Amino acid sequence: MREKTNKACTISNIAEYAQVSRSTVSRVLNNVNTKVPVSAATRAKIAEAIRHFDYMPNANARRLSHNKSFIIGLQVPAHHLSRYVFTDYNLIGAMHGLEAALLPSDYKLLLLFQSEKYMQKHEYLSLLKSKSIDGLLIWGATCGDHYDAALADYPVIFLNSLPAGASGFEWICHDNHQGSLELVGRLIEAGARRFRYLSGPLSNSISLDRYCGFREALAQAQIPFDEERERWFGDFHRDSARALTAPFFETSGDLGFDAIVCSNDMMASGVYDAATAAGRQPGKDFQLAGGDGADDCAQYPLKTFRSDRFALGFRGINRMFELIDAAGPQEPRQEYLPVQVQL
Amino acid sequence: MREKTNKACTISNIAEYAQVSRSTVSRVLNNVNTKVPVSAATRAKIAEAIRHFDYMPNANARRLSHNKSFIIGLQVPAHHLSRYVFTDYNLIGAMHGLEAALLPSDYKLLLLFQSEKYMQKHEYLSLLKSKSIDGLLIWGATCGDHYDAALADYPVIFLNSLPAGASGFEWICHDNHQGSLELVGRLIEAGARRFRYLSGPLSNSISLDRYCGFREALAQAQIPFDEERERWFGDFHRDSARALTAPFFETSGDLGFDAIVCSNDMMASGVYDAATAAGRQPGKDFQLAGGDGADDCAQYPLKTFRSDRFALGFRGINRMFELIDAAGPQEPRQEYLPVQVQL
DNA sequence: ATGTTGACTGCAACCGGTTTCATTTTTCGA
DNA sequence: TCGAAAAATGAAACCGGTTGCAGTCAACAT
Repeated sequence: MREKTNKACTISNIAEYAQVSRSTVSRVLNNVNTKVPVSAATRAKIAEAIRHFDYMPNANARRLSHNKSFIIGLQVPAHHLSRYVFTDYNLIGAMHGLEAALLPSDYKLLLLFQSEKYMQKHEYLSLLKSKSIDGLLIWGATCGDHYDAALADYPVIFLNSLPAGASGFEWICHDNHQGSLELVGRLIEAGARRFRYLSGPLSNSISLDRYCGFREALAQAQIPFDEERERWFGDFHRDSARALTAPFFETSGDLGFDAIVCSNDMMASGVYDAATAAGRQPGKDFQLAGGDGADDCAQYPLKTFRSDRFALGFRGINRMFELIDAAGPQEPRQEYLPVQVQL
Repeated sequence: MREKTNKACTISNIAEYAQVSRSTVSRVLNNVNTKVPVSAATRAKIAEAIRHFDYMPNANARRLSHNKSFIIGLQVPAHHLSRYVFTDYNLIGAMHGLEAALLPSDYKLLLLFQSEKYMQKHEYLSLLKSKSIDGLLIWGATCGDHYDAALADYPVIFLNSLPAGASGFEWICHDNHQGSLELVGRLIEAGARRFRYLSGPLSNSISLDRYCGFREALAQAQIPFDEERERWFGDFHRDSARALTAPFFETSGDLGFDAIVCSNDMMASGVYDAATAAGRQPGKDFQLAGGDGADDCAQYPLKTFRSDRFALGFRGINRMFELIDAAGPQEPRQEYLPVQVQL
């Protein structure tokens, strides 16, 4: 650092230089939202003083008076930092939405990594209680996560997936159940009867919701399904899905199924690779469906339902603003964002 | 939100309940770093009061007294949010380092998106001046970015890549020049003479440094290189590199080169794909080199040099702590992290 | 001329901690 | 047993803003 030009410059310096009171300076600084008028002459004097000192109000003092930090926390699972995270196009898409919604506001985003220690110390609660953050967005909760019920007293929104017992909390998710229900319904209409299901981890509410939608579609058509034998488990990623399903195509005869539904597009694309490598043609030899509408899988001709990730982030921030601005307690709102089936 | 149990609880409540002064409560709360002792009996009374009220000190008040926010900003280019970002294993790796270094500290990470507006308003400066953040890490600067010189007055560190005129700023980068120099030196030792270079955008200091290392290695061996004809440009990604270089393998005769050096592994892997698709064998028919040591390219037998991304993040935070703690001005330190050639 | 209104501004308290300094109490050696 | 040093605590100022309330002053109607 060069010479410290950071001569502490406070509102008092400005007031003195402009020969007005601190209150008046403060009023000018916040002129936007105050009803108290300030004369043009005074405004000019203060503007000049601010220019002279190159003054910038102290954010922490402002935070104290407002009893607000103007910061929203975004908690992400630690594994989202792994190599795979970056493949979390859902998070990335949502981030675009967060960014867009935050831009015109005074708020900033604090990135919180959900480590072991962090959860044990209930740090998410501490941050809220201490007013270190004004609200918390929780991305990618899994049913193994336990959150303190006191969290419901604060502006907190679960995004995209839910922990167990989320009924008392506020959340926004894609309508995975409905998407899966519709999508599978279409497959049935198209003639599919013998299904296989490649599920993501059931600790994830997304897998669960999609699977339930799948089962409901089958039930409506009175198609039986043997969970034990006809459901397989993957990890949301392409490589493992490819490896896992390759053996099922190692036959020249009847495959034993006429449709594979996967928890997401990444896995479906893995299945696609495995099938084509074995000379089978998805869409012809059997139906292949995923979920998400992932750009990374755009080159694969998958049946899927598309979720609007940008909207999730955008809506998350704007709903957060509502919660923060709401003076009193709010009934937790739980919102499903519509998805669009794409064949 | 349910019933607000957030009855504002301050240090005064605790003091009153425990029948001590606010100063004493404050001392107990910060017992770690104070030399003033507090008797065990008093400690116990205060602990009881804290438990009774479920008290948590107000972070914003603390921020004001300390004149510190205990927040470090991390600025990332907006394009890092795009689909590609996810392939920025460098940022992800560094984030692991940031996280690890932050964990034992009091500091948190504020995520700042480098939008058009943000740069124009010099918001990075405002945040520092207003004490909204205590320091700023700038990831992925390009030479087109213009930063205010006043930035040098604050704890600011450029990470991984640099803007034009970075000499007055503090930064930490991998030693891309040296890595490239050594790597290409090895290729020459192995007999390579006719080089092609697949560069990333020159607006990125990483591309530039690596290219310079390459040229230096050639110069040392007195190998000529025709920049106009023998250098190609890509965008750091696999697909474009594959498409770009495929035509060069559309011959059954002499390729016209015996080594291709790329700005990074992702592009090298694209070249690998293009070559093998055309029946050529990298490593045998010609040498193929990249840079980074990317996990995503681990399955490709590339010659490369590996950079320690975790270390970059970890070091970045710890150096940041030094800068923040340093009372006075600091001479900007500019640090190259060693890389390791891998054949 | 006078009362009233509304525009404008300042005083002072407040937000909730931290920290310096002075004071009181205790400990302990001589 | 007494005095000095060490331990423990409290009073009050301070960090740098915001804001309710009261007061000043000019304009305007009567």
